[in-house]
Amino acid sequence: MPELPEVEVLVRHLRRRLPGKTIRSVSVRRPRVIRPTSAAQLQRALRGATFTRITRRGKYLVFELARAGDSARRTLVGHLGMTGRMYLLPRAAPLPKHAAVVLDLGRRRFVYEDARYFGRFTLETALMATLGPEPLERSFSVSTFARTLRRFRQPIKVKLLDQSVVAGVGNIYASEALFRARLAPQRPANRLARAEIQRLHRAIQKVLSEAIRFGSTIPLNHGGRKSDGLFYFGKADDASDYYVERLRVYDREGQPCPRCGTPIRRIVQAARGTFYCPKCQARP
DNA sequence: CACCATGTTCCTTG
DNA sequence: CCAAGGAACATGGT
Repeated sequence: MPELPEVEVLVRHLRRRLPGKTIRSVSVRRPRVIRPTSAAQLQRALRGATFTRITRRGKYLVFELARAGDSARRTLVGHLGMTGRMYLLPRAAPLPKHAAVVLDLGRRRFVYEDARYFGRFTLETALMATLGPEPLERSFSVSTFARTLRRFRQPIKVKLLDQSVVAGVGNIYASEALFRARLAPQRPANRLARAEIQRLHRAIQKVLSEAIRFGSTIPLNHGGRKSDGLFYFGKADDASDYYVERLRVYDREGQPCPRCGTPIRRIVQAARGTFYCPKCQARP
């Protein structure tokens, strides 16, 4: 699920529920996800601490905590990897098979589960040091974007996945943004014209903000699932009813382009699937 | 069994 | 030092 929009919706969801809650104990079931923090360090830092502010940076969730009689403020950093989820559960509810870290909050538990354990739940804030600008903020200007893209001759699709170029765009929204901007994914990043970069800049903002709006308006408990604020789990998911017409090209190989009817094509770039319309997104 | 998957990082090569 | 490609990570779905 996890690109910027999904993380943003999750952050907004948790922001209404976590602040004010105090951590009674910490259970680390998969130490790999807290690296390089140790289980003892995490315990020491979090036990007795209360959630205050929750923010997002790229695809990272940033939890700030405070503790009475302790001036040190803690920052907990989360990342969902490919398959991570975070949600609150009643204390009595059974834990999911792949619960990686569980925080005891009293009546409820805050669960980070991750079937593949690619994600993170750690005190290591340096993970975010190399991130590029936030695409929905002013720091992401057309000129910044253009200056960055000049440095690379790799295909533009590949550079959109580079979190140091712009933070938060993943494989789905990279294809979606290029479709909206009508740019071929194979175009070398350093050969885009200024007008094309401008289109892409706008397309990225549009695609991400539309997805946030979409994720904010669909019901969260669809199909009897846990309320975790997430809204992408593949086309076979219960949420697919809400999904029609949302993504224009991603995972639509062979289906007609919504703009011109030409079959959508799938290619592989940097070992990831890319979807595009060969007519609307023709190379110059 | 084979292949694919929403992400990041590390290693190697040039 | 940088760019670029590929493997690795771990598991589940088709």
